This record gives sequence, C-alpha cells and structure tokens, in this order.
Amino acid sequence: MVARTLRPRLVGRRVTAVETSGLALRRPIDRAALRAAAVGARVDSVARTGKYLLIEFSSAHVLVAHLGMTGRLLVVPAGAPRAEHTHARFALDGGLDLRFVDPRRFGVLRSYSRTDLETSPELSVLGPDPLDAARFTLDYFTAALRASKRDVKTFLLDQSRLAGVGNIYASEALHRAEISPRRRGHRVRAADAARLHAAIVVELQRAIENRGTSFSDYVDADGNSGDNQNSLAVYGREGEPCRRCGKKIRRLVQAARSTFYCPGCQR
DNA sequence: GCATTACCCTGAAAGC
DNA sequence: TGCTTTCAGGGTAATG
Repeated sequence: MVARTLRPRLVGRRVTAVETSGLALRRPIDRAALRAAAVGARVDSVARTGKYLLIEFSSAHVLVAHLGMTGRLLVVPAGAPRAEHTHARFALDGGLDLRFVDPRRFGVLRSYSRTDLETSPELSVLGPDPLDAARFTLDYFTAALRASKRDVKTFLLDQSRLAGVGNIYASEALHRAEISPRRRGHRVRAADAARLHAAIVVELQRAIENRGTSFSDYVDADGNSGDNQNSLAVYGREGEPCRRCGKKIRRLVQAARSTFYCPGCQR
C-alpha cells in the first residue's frame, strides 16, 4: 500500500539532496551511500518484496526500506514542518520531500547497487512473496510446510519461508483457513495447506484493498491510515465472540508474539 | 537444526 | 493527578 501511494508521487522525480538525523535505525544509516545512490538521480520505479520497499534510481542504485512497526515513508511539501523522529529526508524536484519517520527505529534504510541487491543481507534471505503467484505456488508452500516441525503460526512469520506475512495476517489467515495456530507444520494435511495457501493471499489482498491495517502506527505515503483493522476477525479481539462460530477468541504467545485464534473453529 | 529468550526503541496504556 | 511499569512486535543474535 505504501508502494502504491508512493509510486505516482515519486516516479520521474529527481532527488536534489539527502539529509539524515544521525541516529541509527536497526542499523546505522550510511548518509554518504544514500547520497551517492540518490542525489542527482531520478526515481525509475517503486516496488515491494515482502516487507521491503524498493525505490530504484536512474543511478542503477536501489533504496531498500523496511518500516518495521512504526516507520513511515511520506511525501510532503518541502516546507512542511519536520516531524519528530524524522531520520531521513530526500529533497525532490517540484518542491517535495520524501521523508522517513520512525519513532521506534526498528526500520531499515539502505542502498545497494542494482547488481548487489539480490545478494544483500536484507533480500537474499527472503522466501517468495505470497502475492507473487509465479513463486508462491501451492506446491512450494505445501513442501515448505511439510518440512517444518514448528507451529504453523511461527512458520508463517519466518520471512525466509514466505516474505511479507506479519503477526496480524498470520493470525487472520489461520482463522480464515480454520487451522489451529499450534498445529505443527508437518501435521497440516494437504487440504488444509491448500486452504491456508489461499487464505494468506486473500488476507494480504484484503489488507491492501482496505488501504492497510492501521492498528497503531501504519499510514501510507500520504499519511492516511487504513481501514483493515476494522475488519479483522481475531487479531486484538481476545474475549470477543468469533463471528463464525460465536466462541470467545483467545490469545496465546508463540515465539514471543501474540497469537489470536478461535478455539471453536480452529482445530 | 530448532526453540527460546533477550534486545533494540518509543509511546500508549495500565497500575499504583 | 502524576509517576512508574508494562506491553506492543519487526528482525537479529545469543543461548539452551
């Protein structure tokens, strides 16, 4: 969603300057590298793979951005007041700024030459993106799941198996597919795996259609929050009735992350 | 090889 | 009312 709203505002624009806050994100920001990649270059494309945004420049460099939990990439007028926790500012022609704002600093902002992108530590470890139908096939998913002894919920969060499913959508997809989050991967039957495979795609597409899940911090490039949090079936609904079977939604902790599920219809 | 735990960080919410 | 503590989780790294 962020990519979708960034694209029309960025593609074709030229970067005239780059400033950074000096504070580190998950890794330090390499100001010199960002400048070398972006200043004087034009934005050729904006793409996404997994949870990473890829902004490709005419300099044959690519800006790799991960928003973590609280990150925002915003396009604002150059004169707009600098929001607190603004860690990078890309001045654009046309009087606009691209700004990276991230209070919790769990995000990532790095640049690579196009040739090094695939082997970067960020992207080289990613599994297929569920919305990339050519790579996220049912055969792939079933085989990967069968090879895993972990809880299926934990499996879904492993970005090296599939890239882009976060904690919210993992719970939602399992509920849609009527599978217990505690089921071990290799114990998920083929028919269930097929339902889960489809449910993951549906959940991600639905989140995009609803313009993102603004559970707390998410906003798109225009600063608008999404609506998807209003249509979640289980996430954040502990104690409330399941809309499918009426049983109370429960919460448990797996791999130090909250999981929400319905004990009635997820077996 | 895998699971578990701690860590980074800030702001909101809960607790006292 | 106001301060302190807890919790949230993206990913990574250390430990069991």
